[in-house]
Amino acid sequence: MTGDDRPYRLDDQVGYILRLASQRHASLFLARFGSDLTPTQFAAMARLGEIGQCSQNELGRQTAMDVATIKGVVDRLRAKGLVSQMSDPADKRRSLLSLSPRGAAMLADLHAKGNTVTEDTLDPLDVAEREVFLSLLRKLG
Amino acid sequence: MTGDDRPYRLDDQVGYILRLASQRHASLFLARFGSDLTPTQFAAMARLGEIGQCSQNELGRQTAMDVATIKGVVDRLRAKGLVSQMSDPADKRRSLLSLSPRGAAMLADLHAKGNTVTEDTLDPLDVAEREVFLSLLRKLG
DNA sequence: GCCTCATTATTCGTATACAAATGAATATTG
DNA sequence: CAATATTCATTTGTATACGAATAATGAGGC
Repeated sequence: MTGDDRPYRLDDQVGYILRLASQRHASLFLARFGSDLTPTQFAAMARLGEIGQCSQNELGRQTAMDVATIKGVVDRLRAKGLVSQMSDPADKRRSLLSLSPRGAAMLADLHAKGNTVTEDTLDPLDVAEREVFLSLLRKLG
Repeated sequence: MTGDDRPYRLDDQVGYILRLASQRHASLFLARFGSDLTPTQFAAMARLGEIGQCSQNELGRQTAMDVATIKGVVDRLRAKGLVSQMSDPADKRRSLLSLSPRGAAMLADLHAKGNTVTEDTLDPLDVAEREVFLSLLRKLG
């Protein structure tokens, strides 16, 4: 009797449902932000606004991005003129990143849109459920 | 008084926390499956085991993958000899996919490992919390 | 100072992920 | 049945995402 009679269902796997929720969020994000900024680029800018000037790898750590991933993200943000780079005089390895004036000027609008996307995403839940969900989700982060 | 005094926090955005949880899940998945199979490849195989023979686009829809994404996934599963393809005699556009004998033989083991990854991922939650979390997460999928 | 180790940024390779466009085949509709 | 619309699979381009490797630089121990 080593068999398991319960049918296996992909729909019950947390990884799969997480992917579905992430996809829906990405779709809602795109609807609000258009192709101006991706969720990842948004995260990098928001964090840079929070912590101020820092190195590229540090920004990657603060946004849970691999060194290879954050490089591409920063490259694209610099190409858009939203992030500025200067070399660190105290450490020749580092380049110090900061929001450009244009990037900083966009922050308030980004915050408003970001909050709207979070509300859109949580819309299927009532207020009490949102609290519970975010609390539990945070434990899995 | 149009300003918002509350500080904006990336850590409170559901999209960001979803990404963190997905990252942790991917890491746990990798620990169990090694580089044999990715979560996406696993999902495609599990679903193909559930619904049986179907077209490539149909498998994509059943696993929430874009036509371009499912193509790459199926290509790699075929290269590993886990999925077989034949042309549909009734519709020249379609190619019918099915698990290969080797792929089908792996299913039981995949199910066991898949369940373990789900348990690993939900480990920070107690049994009652898991029920609640999955129920709420499903509403966002 | 010198050796070792850690950190920074970059690069390469692989794998999702999706929008958009294409050609072939099928379905629908007037 | 002929014009239109839809579906299937493929391809291209862009953007994460991460493991692994590398060169340059910095830090610590002796």
